[in-house]
Amino acid sequence: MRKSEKMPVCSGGSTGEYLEAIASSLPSDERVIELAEFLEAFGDSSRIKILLALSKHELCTCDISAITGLSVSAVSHQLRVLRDKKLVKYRRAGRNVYYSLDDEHVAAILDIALKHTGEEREGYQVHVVKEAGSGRRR
Amino acid sequence: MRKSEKMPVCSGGSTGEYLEAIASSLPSDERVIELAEFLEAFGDSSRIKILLALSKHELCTCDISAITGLSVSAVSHQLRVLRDKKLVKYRRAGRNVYYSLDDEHVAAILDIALKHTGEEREGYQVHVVKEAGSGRRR
DNA sequence: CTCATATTTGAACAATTGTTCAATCATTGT
DNA sequence: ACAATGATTGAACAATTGTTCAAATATGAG
Repeated sequence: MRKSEKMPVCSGGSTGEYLEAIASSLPSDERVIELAEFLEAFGDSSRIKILLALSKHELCTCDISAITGLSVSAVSHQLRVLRDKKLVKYRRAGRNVYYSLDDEHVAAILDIALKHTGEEREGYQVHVVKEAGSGRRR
Repeated sequence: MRKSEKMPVCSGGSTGEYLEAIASSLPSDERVIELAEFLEAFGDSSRIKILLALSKHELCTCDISAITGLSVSAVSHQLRVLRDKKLVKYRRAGRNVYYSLDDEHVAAILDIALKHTGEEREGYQVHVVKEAGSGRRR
């Protein structure tokens, strides 16, 4: 099934108008891809470590390697990804290249993710399976 | 190079104490992995589309399929990822299963990402290669 | 220039990813 | 019970990922 004119819609779902409205409110495919590529860059332990370190202080490649315990080569490869996806910026100073977070958005996302994964630790949180609109989590 | 006791540190980098301080401020490996797995779930166009749609309204699997133009099976597979990584919650109502964003954090991250990729459109933004602290982007 | 240091790059590899298709499960209505 | 609808699952596949290793590049010092 691939983007046909009229999708078969389940009878139990929301009304067709509703769907139409939501569908047309979505950003363009290019925009969605751009979003996904930006956020994808956060999706790896090595890169998260690098970003968390950079959230504390500007650092050169080799310092990052020392801090994270990753090889210099691995760090450099990941920094290229982070540069390409616009998560970090850099400046050269002599032999060293210093990296820092691109802007406040990157730190903000790290913060939110830290918060999201931090709360609801332990406890057998089962993640809502309740009726109608009464659902109030936690 | 794999997590050895003392890392060789570049002479030009920050002082060793600084590095030590930053290194010990990083979350545990388990925590970092948890963070990465959560954020990784945002890193795909199909999942971004699903999340953006859910940010407007609670929706059942088949509605999401209609809105995004993805096959029901593809949507279901991705919803499982989003459920496992705690980005969405769900409730069953008769034959339908309705999904919604897990909490405000998920929408917040989408918003920030939208903002980050939205600004600095066009123009030949070269991403700062300036000296010292004088750098002011845009 | 040559040497040493810092960083980047490319090829190779195993591992993981997202989709499709077919089969299955779950729920409701008859 | 059966049929119909909505949703999930598993196997298969091409495509992409992150690491390592070796080689290359860039800068500064002698």
